[in-house]
Amino acid sequence: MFIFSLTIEVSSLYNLNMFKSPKPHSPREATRGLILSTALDSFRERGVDAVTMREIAKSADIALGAAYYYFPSKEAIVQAYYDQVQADHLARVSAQFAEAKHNFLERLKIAFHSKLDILQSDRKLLGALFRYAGEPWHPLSIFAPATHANREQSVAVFRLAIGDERLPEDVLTILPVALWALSMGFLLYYIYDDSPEQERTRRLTDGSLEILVRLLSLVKSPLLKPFRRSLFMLLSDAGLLPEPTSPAPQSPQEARP
Amino acid sequence: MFIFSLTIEVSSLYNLNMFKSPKPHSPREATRGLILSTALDSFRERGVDAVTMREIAKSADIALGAAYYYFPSKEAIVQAYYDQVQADHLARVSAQFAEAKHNFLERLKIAFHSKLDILQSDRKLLGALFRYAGEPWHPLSIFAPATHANREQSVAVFRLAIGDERLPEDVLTILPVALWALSMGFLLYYIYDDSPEQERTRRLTDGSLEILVRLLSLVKSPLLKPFRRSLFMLLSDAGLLPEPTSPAPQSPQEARP
DNA sequence: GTCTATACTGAGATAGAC
DNA sequence: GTCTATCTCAGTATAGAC
Repeated sequence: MFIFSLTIEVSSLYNLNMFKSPKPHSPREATRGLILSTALDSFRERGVDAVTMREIAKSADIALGAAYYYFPSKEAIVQAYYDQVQADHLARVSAQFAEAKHNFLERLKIAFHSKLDILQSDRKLLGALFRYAGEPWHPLSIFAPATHANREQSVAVFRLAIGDERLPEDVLTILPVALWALSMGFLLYYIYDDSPEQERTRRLTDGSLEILVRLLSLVKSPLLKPFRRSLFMLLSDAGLLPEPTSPAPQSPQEARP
Repeated sequence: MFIFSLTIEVSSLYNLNMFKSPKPHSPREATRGLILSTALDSFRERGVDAVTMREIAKSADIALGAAYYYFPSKEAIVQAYYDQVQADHLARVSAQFAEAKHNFLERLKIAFHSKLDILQSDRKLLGALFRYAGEPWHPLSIFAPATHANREQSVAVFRLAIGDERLPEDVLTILPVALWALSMGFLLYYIYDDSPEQERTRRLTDGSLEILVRLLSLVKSPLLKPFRRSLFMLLSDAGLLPEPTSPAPQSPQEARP
């Protein structure tokens, strides 16, 4: 329905740089970056809603029109911030994976915790991310087709963490998206977490991943097998899985809004 | 953290009428009701965002200020609608349970489907509900303390569906809130579901509940027991469970924002 | 194509008169 | 409780500089 084509696309055009800015040092990107960074400073200090576009323009020493020239709306600035976060996330995780060998659980923890690290002092900014989650037609909805590329970038990190872990085909199909969804849930919890340094979210993350890995090791047990089968049938019918039979990019569901 | 006191409160003051309007026939309630119903008509027709407060006031033949006298914001109207939905939900479910005896799975299906029934033609209105989910300080956040009573009302329906089903204590503790969370997930799916009559959401609901009930019947199996234990420790540490040791209403966590 | 300056529109929300 | 007038701010428009 709205997520199912993730696997198909990443397998065909897996490109870690596809979200980086095309020309980071052109004057265009400089102005854009200036607007973005000054806006983020204000957002962090006073929250997204309390900051007006006019203030952002003033702080960046440009005219209001210039700000709108680069960002069609204030929310678009937040979205740009999140694109940046995702690029950073992928970079950090790749770097850590290249540095040393890790087992599955460690890789998952790295993937989840590094995202929390990046967002640690920006929890105020995360609220805006979820704002349009329930509005399929909105260009900034985290589930909408419009943000598909974005979501794909986010899921790619979890694919990296799974690596070539030996798991049944059906599990491998759903796991990356499931991990993405899980991380979204943790982010929500993170926003509300007022424990010191958000240690509660850290513990919740670790504990959940430990249970998950233990569960995955049992996935072939005869007790769980029938559940696995029904669950995958269910998710497949719901359109939450990529089509396993036709791995071509032009799957018919792709056309739907 | 933000949900844990649900069980405590409902057990002490279980009152199905606590969300109904105090005086349904006073002139005050009449005006309020008029604003609400004309606003909802417009919302259904054109979506929440496309309808202005001025239009609502005009349709209800009152001044803009009067509309704001009854509802502090446009979102508050949506919230009032949702309160209405929840009262209706509870009423429908109670009625069906009183009418005939049902087994556990049937009761769960009634609880979930009747909510979908109520919202069938109002899926456009649901988006606004999730809008502030990521903003703890917002009065309309579905997770925030400010909407605690609201959430409690919603969870009460699932408590009713569980009834006196024989289940382990720890499962009974978490299940109502877990079902509420699950239903929220289904609502999100529902919003995006463009299948005819949203039959996909119906099938997803049925299938999930069937799997859930099967899983719950296995919950004491030696294979799952250790998972259950770690999971409940984890959720308890995360503050997602009511305090099992001190069932008094003045639990210390209640004081947090 | 990048940016400034200024003005305008529409809508959410509020103040204060009655 | 209700109304009118007003405020603020996001976003658009326009005309032009370079």
